[in-house]
Amino acid sequence: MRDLPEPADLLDWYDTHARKMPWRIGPAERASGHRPDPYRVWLSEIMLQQTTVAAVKDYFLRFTTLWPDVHALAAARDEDVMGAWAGLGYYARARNLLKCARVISEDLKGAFPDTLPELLKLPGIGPYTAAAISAIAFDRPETVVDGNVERVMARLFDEHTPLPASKPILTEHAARLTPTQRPGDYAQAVMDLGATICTPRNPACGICPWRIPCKACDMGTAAGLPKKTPKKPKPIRFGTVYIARRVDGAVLLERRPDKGLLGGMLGWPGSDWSENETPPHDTPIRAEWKTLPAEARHTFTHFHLRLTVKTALVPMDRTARVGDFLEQADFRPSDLPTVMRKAFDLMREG
DNA sequence: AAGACGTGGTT
DNA sequence: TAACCAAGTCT
Repeated sequence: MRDLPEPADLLDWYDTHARKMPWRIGPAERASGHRPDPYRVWLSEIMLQQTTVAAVKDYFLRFTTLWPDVHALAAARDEDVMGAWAGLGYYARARNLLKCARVISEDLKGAFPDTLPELLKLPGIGPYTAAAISAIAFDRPETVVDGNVERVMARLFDEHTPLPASKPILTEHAARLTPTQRPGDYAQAVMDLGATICTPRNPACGICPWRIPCKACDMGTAAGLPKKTPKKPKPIRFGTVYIARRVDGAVLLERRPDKGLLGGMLGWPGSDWSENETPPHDTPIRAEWKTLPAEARHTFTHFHLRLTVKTALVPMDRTARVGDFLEQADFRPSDLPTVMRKAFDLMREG
């Protein structure tokens, strides 16, 4: 009969191997009963959704410098927050981040809820993030289940049912293991284990603190778990964007509608994007358009995009049919979502 | 409830 | 290089 994994063994490992991150507090501080700032926990967890730690770090530092607390963020201008988020992806997160900040600042007087039901009411906070905030910021014994935890549980218990069907089973395993002692540290420890040792490929079972009780390690099946139902192939879509530069250096941009792809972000005016061919469309302003020799290629979650980029230099007095001119001094390419920045970079090169 | 929703790094 | 993957949420 195999022993169940011991949370204490994982916590011991965490005490010596925890990675330093800007949103974490040090072990000494933790030992003296301090908790991390809920605002920073919340912000980091939203940024970390489907996003790597490495990609988040600089954004987190920028956000906390610009907006040190939830009131500052709530008071920010939408376009400043969307611009600061540009490049991180999943832009609904940024829109919900602002909505959530304003609810907490105005309705809750700046106090983050500490319970699951209250947290789940807030925009952008789902089951994972609610548990993470409750556990990490308030040290409550909630169970976090992210991709790391799913993988660790699938291996610990050698679960071969493919995701997402197996999610309830894996969640149940995870809940059974969650300790009442140091639940916040434990939550981060399981995720750190998944990120550094129990990795998707080439798991380092030899140095794993849970090697002994791990059923998949025992069976030699760890590398192939968790199983996942195969994904659908991505279709290719085609479209055209128009980069108009006025003689004074201003550029023609539009603010995309809040719903849908790249919602709330700046972008070059252009056609819709569809499979097989670029849909019929009008140019955003009358000009002598030149087509760049290369197309901008970009891959989204569910399709590949090939963008034809057309450019023109337009005189001062010409009126745009779509979008607004942004003065050169107010235009930062870093405010653009990556696909739009790619189109811009293509123009600079060509 | 299955699909929409970004991006960059790794293999 | 194409596919896979990352601390998910919303509709």
